[in-house]
Amino acid sequence: MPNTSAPPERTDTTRREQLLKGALELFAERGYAGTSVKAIAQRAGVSQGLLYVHFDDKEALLRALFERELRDVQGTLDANAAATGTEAGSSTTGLGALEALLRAAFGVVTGNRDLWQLSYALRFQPAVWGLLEPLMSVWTASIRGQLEGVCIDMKLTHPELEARLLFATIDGACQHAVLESDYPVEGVIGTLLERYRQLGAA
Amino acid sequence: MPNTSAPPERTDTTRREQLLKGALELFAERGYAGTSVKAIAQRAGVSQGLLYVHFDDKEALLRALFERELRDVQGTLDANAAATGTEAGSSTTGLGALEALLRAAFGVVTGNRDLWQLSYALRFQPAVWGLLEPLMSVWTASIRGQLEGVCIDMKLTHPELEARLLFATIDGACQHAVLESDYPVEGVIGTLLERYRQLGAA
Amino acid sequence: MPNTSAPPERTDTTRREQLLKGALELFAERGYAGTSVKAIAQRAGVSQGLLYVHFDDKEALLRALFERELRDVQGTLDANAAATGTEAGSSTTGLGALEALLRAAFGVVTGNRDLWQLSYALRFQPAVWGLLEPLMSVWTASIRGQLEGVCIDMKLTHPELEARLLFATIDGACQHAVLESDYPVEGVIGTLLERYRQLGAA
Amino acid sequence: MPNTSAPPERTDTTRREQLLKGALELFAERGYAGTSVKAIAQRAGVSQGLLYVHFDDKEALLRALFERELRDVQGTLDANAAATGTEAGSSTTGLGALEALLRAAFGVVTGNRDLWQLSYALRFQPAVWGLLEPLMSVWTASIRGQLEGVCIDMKLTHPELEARLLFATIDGACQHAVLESDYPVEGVIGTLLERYRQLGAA
DNA sequence: TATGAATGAGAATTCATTCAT
DNA sequence: AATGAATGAATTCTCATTCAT
Repeated sequence: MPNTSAPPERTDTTRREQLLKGALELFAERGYAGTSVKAIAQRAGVSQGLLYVHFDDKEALLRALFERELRDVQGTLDANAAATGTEAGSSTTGLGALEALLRAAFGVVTGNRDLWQLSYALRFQPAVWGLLEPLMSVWTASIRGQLEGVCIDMKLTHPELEARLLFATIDGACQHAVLESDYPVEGVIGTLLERYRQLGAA
Repeated sequence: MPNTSAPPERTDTTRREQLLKGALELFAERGYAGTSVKAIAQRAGVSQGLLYVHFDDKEALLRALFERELRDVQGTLDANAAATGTEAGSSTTGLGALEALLRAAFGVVTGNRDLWQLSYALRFQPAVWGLLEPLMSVWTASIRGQLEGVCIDMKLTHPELEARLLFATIDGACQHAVLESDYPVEGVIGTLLERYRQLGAA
Repeated sequence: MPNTSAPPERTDTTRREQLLKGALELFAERGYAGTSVKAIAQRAGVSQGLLYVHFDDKEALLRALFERELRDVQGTLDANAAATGTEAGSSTTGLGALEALLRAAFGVVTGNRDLWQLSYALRFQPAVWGLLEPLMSVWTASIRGQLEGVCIDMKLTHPELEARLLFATIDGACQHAVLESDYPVEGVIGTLLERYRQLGAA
Repeated sequence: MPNTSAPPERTDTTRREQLLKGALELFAERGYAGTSVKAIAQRAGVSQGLLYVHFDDKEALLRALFERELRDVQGTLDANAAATGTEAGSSTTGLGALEALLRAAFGVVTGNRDLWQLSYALRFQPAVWGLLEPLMSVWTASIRGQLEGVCIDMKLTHPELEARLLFATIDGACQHAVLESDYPVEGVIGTLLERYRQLGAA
């Protein structure tokens, strides 16, 4: 008679995941400092003690959240960079690269709203941001770099200022997309691209 | 046996103001939840108890901060709205209105960096934002309204989307200006206006 | 032209009285320790500081409350004692004295419900009762004394136990009269007297 | 860095019990509001934080005290009611039931002096009594009910008033027994019963 | 007399963390 | 891996009291 009962169902990773999930929800809702370890454990449905089995402390939990996300994101970005070829000898036009970048950014951000909401909040708190900045600067720098490439590619007069302007737009729009769940992402992308297409045409 | 040690030593700025000042600095630095009432009192150089003589609680202190700022800001915005005449029959071109709005926004935001930094952080924390949202929505709505006016004025095809795009740009750029103390505000304004000027010309 | 305006209206005593009144209400409601000086001042509609002009401290306020009441009560009791003549050579029968005593007790207690409510609560708190006990023991002793007189007068077998029993009844009934605003005082008095009248008759 | 000093040292009585015990002693001594959570923890020899592991807050501690007592008491009362049969067809005379009730009441009250002392104090503080009243009214109502039964059984003219009178006597005497440690309980019971025995005889 | 700003101590409660089991 | 009891420090807020005006 074979074993018909379900496998022991390893909760190993599950527990850790539950904790990360609960923590993220709460951090997004109340901020990092505003969230107690007790609340996280409760939301995850486990004991407080268990949290310290899986993470060194509250900060480690926060870092883990971002590390996990950035591992995923880096893949996306690399793929994007490769596909659109922002490096020299790219076959895509600047506009195409811009479009790809926009879609990547919105995709990343709306793909994990809570985390990016948290990130946007933390960005303005120097005391905590120090922890995360090293991780995040990679992603930020990558975007900035790609944007400058696009601007140069489009032969704009002040590529540095143009890149800043584009970055502000993307940053702002991504935030609005996080805050407003039915933000017209496509419409905004279209309008922005149209603006720069006219520019090339003129 | 209280009050036996401290000499009177009348400071010209009122205690209330000292508390508001200290609170703002700390909130900006460590966030609202991350700042203790004790720290605020210490920074202001007064006893913890005094805080509760002047404010009902920590939340009231936070609200007072924003009420004070918005009282000032509302004046600026009204003046701007009136001057540029976003209403029908305005004598200023859409572009002029846009320029005025940009300058007003950057002016307000860089005029009280700490507060706006705090506001940007709090915006992403629903739990706390609920306290401030009623106050802030006035200011946000005013800007959005003016932007739509500008877009209509410029006869853009999708004024609603265009306004969103502009709002994202301004929002993002203001944040960058708060974070980066030597942000090239003028350069960015110039570049943005140039972009829309070409548009009219085309 | 004579002075037609109202006289300056000395608030001297009034303020003190307001404070005593407010304090009594609150003490009765929340207990002595559970009532803050701030709450008393607020209820009286004056500043906290003023309280310390009229009273040394919170304890003094409590004492003043009882001193005032006991001054009035002592008069009542003395009058009663004199009238019914519980001293040797009294012309009133024991039963008459008992009736007078009952009426006096209920009268005193229902005449200042809040204070007696407070007193009943404090009686069971050794820590605070120490303050009041000296004042109150006079009144208690007087009643006990009169009761023993009555019992001796009625030639009961164990006057000491009988007096205790009567005291328990009166004490309990007075408390119930304080707690229950429409307590049938007259009915209870009547029933009690009837009980002892039958005793004499038997 | 918590928990580095205290050795395990398993006490046979649970920590929860220690806390209840300490709290009761202090509440009786200084009143509910007059007792600090710190003092309770100290008396129980545990940290302040532990109190909140076992009880939601100070109020919950107070309630737990009375719940525990009333669970015990209810048994006693039920047994008494059953034994003396205050229901129709009882074999015990009204006087026997009264005696049983008296002994039960004194027994309960002197069996947990501190708690009943506290209860007597709290009864006169509406603000706190609200918490306990729901629990206590059961016990009070039961006694009142039994007393009315007794009075009806004895065919007294005004059973309602007679029951009130008896209740006042018992209530008062129980209080005196709590306050005065060598109160002549037996003597008072005897005297009271004698009073009502004569009544039946007359 | 009357106020209100001011204070230091103390109130209740929560916190992040540890550890024996 | 998982719990829950336990802690000491910290948190927000209240307290009774003082004092210059």
